[in-house]
Amino acid sequence: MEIPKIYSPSEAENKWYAHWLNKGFFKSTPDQRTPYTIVIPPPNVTGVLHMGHMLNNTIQDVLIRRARMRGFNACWVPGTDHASIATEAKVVKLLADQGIKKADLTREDFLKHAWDWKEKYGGIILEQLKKLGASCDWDRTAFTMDADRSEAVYDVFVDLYNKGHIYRGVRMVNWDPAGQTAVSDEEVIHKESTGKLIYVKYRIENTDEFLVVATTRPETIMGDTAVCVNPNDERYTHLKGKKVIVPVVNRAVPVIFDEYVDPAFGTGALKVTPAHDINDFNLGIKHKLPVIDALNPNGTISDAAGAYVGMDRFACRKKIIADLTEAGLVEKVEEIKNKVGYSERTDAVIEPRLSMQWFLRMKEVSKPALEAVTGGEVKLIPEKFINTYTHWMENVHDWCISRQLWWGHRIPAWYDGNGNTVVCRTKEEAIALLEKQTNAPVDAASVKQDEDVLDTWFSSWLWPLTVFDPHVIKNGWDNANAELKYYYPTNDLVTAPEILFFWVARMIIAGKEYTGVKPFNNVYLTGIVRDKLGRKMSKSLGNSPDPLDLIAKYGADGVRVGMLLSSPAGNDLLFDESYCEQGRNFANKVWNAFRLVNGFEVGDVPQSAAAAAAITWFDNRFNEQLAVINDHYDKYRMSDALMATYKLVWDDFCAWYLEAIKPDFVEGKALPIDRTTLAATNDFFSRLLRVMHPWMPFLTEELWHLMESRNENDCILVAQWPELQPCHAKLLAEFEVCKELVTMVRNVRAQKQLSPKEKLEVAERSSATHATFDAVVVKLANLSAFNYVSEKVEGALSFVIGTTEFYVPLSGQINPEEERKRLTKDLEYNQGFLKSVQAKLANEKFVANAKPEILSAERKKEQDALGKIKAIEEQLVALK
RNA sequence: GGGAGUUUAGCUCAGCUGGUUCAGAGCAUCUGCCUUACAAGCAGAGGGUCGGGGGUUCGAAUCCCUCAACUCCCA
Repeated sequence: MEIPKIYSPSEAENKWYAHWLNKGFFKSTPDQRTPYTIVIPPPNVTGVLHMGHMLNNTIQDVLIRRARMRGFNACWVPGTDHASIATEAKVVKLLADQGIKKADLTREDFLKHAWDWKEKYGGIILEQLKKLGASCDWDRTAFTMDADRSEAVYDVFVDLYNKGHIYRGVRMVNWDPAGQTAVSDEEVIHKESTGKLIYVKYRIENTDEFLVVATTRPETIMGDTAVCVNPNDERYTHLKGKKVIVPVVNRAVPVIFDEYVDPAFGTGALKVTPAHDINDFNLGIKHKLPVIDALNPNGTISDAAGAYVGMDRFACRKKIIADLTEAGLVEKVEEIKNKVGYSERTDAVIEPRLSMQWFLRMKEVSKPALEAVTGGEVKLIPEKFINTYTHWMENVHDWCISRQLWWGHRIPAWYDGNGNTVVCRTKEEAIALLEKQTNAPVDAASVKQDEDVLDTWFSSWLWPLTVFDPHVIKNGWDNANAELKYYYPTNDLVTAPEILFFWVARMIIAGKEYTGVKPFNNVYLTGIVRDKLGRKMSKSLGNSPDPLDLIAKYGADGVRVGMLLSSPAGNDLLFDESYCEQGRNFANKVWNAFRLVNGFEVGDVPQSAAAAAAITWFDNRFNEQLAVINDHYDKYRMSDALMATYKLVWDDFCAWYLEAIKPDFVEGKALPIDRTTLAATNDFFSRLLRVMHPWMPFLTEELWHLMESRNENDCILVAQWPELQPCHAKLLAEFEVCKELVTMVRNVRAQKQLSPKEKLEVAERSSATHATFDAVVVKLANLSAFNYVSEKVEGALSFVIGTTEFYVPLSGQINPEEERKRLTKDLEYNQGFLKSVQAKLANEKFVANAKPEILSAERKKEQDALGKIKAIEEQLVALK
């Protein structure tokens, strides 16, 4: 069978993924094995695969595949998130394109459209994940808004309400005028921007004097109910008890005094608009000011404002500046830099707004979650996030959980129209409860459910629980089903640090609240994928490659390797396509190594000494490196584990081992290989494929089956991770010398421009007669002879490894001047080194304070350096 | 304004409790090779004094102080 020189991945990818699915290899059910569980961070149901998902899910797949090979019952649960705002926005837009306005639809009709949309377009991302090889148990695919998951959400709301953790109240919220909903603090992105600071003149009542107030938001002037100055600000002490006239609306408002005001900012006088700023709101409460809401929910000026009614807030800002200027009420305008909040979902400028919302009191419920992390029960990787986490949890604010949307879990609260509220699952229960509460019959028609839905995170925080047991809230941990008892707590959670609070912290809270058990042992926080210039990848910048294009170009394995070559936990990944190229090249290297091994012709020939030695070495080397790789995995050093694997395969196996055992060519034909060496090589190759499999699932599966014909159930994906055997350090060190010697000889060839085909002779000046790897040296350095001599060899190139001298006789090839230079340089380096070591040893304090092993190491260094210097000096003498 | 973090070869990063020639890796670069597994390759080489300054110590990339630049979080 002719095997092409270049590996083409796409065919293998389709073939093996289908085969794995077909065989049910990704499926997991509880059994007697130890489970290893990961729940996917559910991507938005509207989402399409981007580089962040790519990184995140590759890491999860590597972890889950390795766990599977190590004999754990590996279970990776996939699913999607209903993403209230994002999905609703998408559906609204789609309907608008068809000429349908959301306002013209009933809630039921709208939801029907939304579900249609979800069925048709939702979850594309899960199909895309399959392209990268994700070995999720697809039968477990869950959705945060499917029936089971929804039940749990309602159970939690009712339960937390009954426990007194949930309340409803008027609060200043972050209002998204585009989405027309409240959003949580965490969903507000603050961006630096340049704004105008307008100095507006407020006339002091019954005088011709003015008080100048600086504001960046003149459109809220109509909502002003006071002007505030610092009581220690001497400029304004005369205003005690006075009133000023609010421009535009000509309303008289009091001048109040509060130390909150920074005298250094603007004019030291602050306009107080309790409805439109959180600080003003607090001032308003303190000074009992009235509240005038000058804005409508959609960001236009309200009737209450009494001017500019119906105008958009930003248009109004322009107009009001123009009008005030015309009226001579603007003293000056300054450019200033300030931070403006934007909605994460709609990118609209957030408006602080007073509204009636539902809140979850965080202080008490978050305590166990804080302790879980500070106490090390839940590990954050890297650890630096513990500080961030602690800081947030210690300053946690109540969570605004209501959203003014239709797509989501409708809040299970009911109102009777007379100011009575009950929280329960059904209308029937609500009526019963209301009757009990009011001690009077209740008219069913007047009982209305809350119109709002819950924040999306209010369902995803239950994810690790509800994907296994949707009824655990109702039934309690003691009565949890077998699945949850088996898989929970999950092992590793892989996610972005951006949602440490949105999601991770809240999952720990929910887990602790409802099971008393943490939801996961370890949280691996990935970095953000940025472009080469360090910019965040975004649609608007157009700097994000389509992962599927990359997979088509470099193969899924190539992209997986590329993504993980340089992505330490918690650090951002500056992505460049060249990494994928490196990944692809690696896949091709392995492919070709297979071609070589596969092409060996077997014969009844004796094993060469070089092959026998190389086998001994590589067996040890493999185990040495396997220990290193395992250790990297244990510490979640993914790129290090990958790099160690990469070097073991490319450098050790391909560059040294295979070259050492490769049969010689005689008269243009390869000699046959002996059975022992071939068997050993195949064993090594099989072990290496298994170690590579988590990174390169497709290539390794393809080669696994090309190596030998196997039963269709004998797949590498379910093969066993190689068992760690001890290795002999001394033998490995000896081989390092062998490598150095070979490199030196190759170096001689490069310098003297000798063909690699020309055989050379090497002599070692030592009392030994043989070393383990002599045959390997002869083979790899292409020597005609490797001799041991007791005297120095005249007319030969020489070099020193350790303290041993080596000679390469090269008649007529030696330039004494060049040699002298080279040796002198080497000598100087070693003399300098010796000097520093001797200085150290001459230092009494060093000898007195250093640990004994350090001291003896220094003494050995001294001896080695002396020996080496002696050898070089002799060589210099010989040159004369 | 408060808090956290980063700064090591051209690039991306390792370097654990200070001490094996500890200054490393991969990529890139340079030189020579189409050598019958692989030019998506092979062989060889060069390159940094560890952001600046100060300190502790027999000894600091590693600990402390300070300055600078950048990043993130919170207000």
